[in-house]
Amino acid sequence: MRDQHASPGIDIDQTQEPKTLVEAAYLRLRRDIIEGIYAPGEKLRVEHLKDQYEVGAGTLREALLLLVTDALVVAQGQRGFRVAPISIADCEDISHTRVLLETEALRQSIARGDDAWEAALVAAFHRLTRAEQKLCDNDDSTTEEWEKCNRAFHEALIAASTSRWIRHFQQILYQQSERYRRVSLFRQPITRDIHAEHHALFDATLARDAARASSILSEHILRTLDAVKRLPVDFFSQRA
Amino acid sequence: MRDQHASPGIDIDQTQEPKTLVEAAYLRLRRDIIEGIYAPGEKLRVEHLKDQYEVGAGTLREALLLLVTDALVVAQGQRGFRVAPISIADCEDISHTRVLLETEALRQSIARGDDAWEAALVAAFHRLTRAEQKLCDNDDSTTEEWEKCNRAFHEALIAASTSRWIRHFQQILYQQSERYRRVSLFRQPITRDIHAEHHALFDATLARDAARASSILSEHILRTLDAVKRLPVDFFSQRA
DNA sequence: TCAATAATTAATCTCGAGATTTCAATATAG
DNA sequence: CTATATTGAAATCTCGAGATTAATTATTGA
Repeated sequence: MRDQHASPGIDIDQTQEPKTLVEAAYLRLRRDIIEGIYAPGEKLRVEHLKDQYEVGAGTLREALLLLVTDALVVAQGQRGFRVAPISIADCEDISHTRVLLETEALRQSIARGDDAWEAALVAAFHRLTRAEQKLCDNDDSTTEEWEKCNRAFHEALIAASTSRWIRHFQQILYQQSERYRRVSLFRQPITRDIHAEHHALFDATLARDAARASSILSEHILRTLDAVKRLPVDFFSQRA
Repeated sequence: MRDQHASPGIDIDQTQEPKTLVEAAYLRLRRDIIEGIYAPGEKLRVEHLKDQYEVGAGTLREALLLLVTDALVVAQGQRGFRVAPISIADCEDISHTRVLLETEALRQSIARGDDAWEAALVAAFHRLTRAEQKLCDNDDSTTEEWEKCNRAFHEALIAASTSRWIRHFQQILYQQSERYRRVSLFRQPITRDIHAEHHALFDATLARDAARASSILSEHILRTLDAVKRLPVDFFSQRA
């Protein structure tokens, strides 16, 4: 159901098809939660969802349990499941912790990254550039494509890090921040020049300038936080 | 089944009794894995374990899924569950990541901790001191008691941290390091003066000396890593 | 003797139904 | 009118059996 490799390597193998109904339901549910189809704090009733996703009750429960690992769902004994709530305080926490982890991982990558890492990073940046060019033209359809490229780029940056655990935690936090990024982009499309930030980050990393790269990455992450802070406060009212 | 509070607050409420069979099986299984009753890498067969723990197969599967969240169990689709493997490289990773997270959290605690935090810390240190005094006399029976006090002390240190996420990740890593600490303590009981380290850490923290406290905490964590490194290499051979 | 294939065994994955608990609406007393 | 208690419905938790898949052993051919 999940990749066995290494203690913190509890990531689903995204490339190949889901091998089990639990995994399939997990992937669909995760996408729907991140996309906001189920509101933060909303109750997730197994009886209704099992029909929605066309699986048995036990299967759906297991998918929900898998989402607890990602902290996208919270479970209480005898009181079922809920979508994990969101708040400005949580977004601040996520952003600052991401800065701590990703800058450290980036320093490790820059120190120990080999040619293969550089090549993969160049490829990821190229794909991201293309996606961001398309993003200027169309609006909706390519957003999901850009999200994948953005994620791949950030992962490629720290791929040469020596710490599996940091990368594991980074993936969880990145996924969390994706929820906030969506509501932020929806309300105030894009004001800043994200591609310029990515380009500067890419250049500094390839130049092996750890200090500058870390600094740019920090500001890059915190700028997204600022965008969320500018949202109206009632945006974070949770649904029962 | 789990405490609902906050996104990363996916920790079981340890204080009160388990409210569900899944939670009870989870707690028992977790203890048995950390204590090494099931060897790292060992296959966990649901059919056998359901009799051992006297629950249904589905219930035990859910408990296993919960342990995936703690990275104590790894799951592969259609190929069942295994105890997460251990290795020297993994222990190094855990230790260094703990240093990164716990020193940051400790700095936050020292900066923002109030009187209540200080009081709780003093209490935790007192209990730890008592447990370590008992540890000098007896050997086996009080080890588990000491583990609880040690954990409580480390959590009390960072309890005033502003970051729920760091505390969440710290709990996972601490639990992981507990597995290594057990095998380490079993082979070479205690050579260094752990209590002196705890005392110095406690004093520096109460003195609000963030730099010194972080430094002591770093060395404290890395010393445990050194003990694991001194173990014979064949200790990490995994069982099929 | 070794490799490849086929049959057997075992374990996992999946589903539906029953027991227990929680939640909500209604009724009743102060 | 408010607060408490009661009743009913909904949802969760749990279990056992059947279907699907992986691992093991045995067999056959080179």
